[in-house]
Amino acid sequence: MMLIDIPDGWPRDEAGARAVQDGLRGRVIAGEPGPPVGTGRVTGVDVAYDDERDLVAAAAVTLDAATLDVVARATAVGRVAFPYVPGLLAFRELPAVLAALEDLGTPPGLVVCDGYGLAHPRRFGLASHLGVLTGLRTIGVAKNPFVFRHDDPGPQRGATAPLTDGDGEEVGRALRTRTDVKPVYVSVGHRTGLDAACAHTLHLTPRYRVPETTRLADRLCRDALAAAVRSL
DNA sequence: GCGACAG
DNA sequence: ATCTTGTCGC
Repeated sequence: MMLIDIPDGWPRDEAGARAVQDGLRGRVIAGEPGPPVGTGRVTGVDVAYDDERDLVAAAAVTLDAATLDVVARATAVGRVAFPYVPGLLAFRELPAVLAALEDLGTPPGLVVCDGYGLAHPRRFGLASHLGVLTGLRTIGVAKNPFVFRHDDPGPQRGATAPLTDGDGEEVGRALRTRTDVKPVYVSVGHRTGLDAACAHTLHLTPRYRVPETTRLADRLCRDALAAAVRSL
């Protein structure tokens, strides 16, 4: 099996990683409306780990946004490129994700990431990082609030509450995707706006809390990791 | 200095 | 993320 390489110049310590974030964050474009919900394509990306064997597997799954049918999928397996450090998740996940996206062989459309975009201590979470590196439209949909706070959005599907930073600025939104279920945490990655990011997220959650894109990518990268371990 | 902290 | 049994509910 072919293991992907860690990119040249990839940071090897926390200081180097933060310097990369500070150098790239100015390139984020927020506020573009982007294509209407339910048109074009949406791609989910996710990553699974086997730290014991130093392996990482990423998956990218592209859906027709109107039908949510799978139209393309790809995986990539490599060595873990960075330890997990809160605020530096992108350096752990992106090398494998980039390889999986390239292997799709077809334009991804809006990329839905498992994590944050602008809702990040330095306004440069993994969704924004991926967007800047690829030029793709990206959003972040996280399952936990990370360092941010929010009021109760209310129990109904579609209800929202601002995710705010220390200065009261809205960096993302807690979005209830299923009635009476814990919300997800949506933020802009690149070349999109927060309203559009939430609208797309709702469209991708007709049945479960987490977007279909993320669920499919999660299953696929777990399978890819298991297959990689099996072939050792 | 200590605790919290996406995946 | 990942380690893990049973259990409650649709």
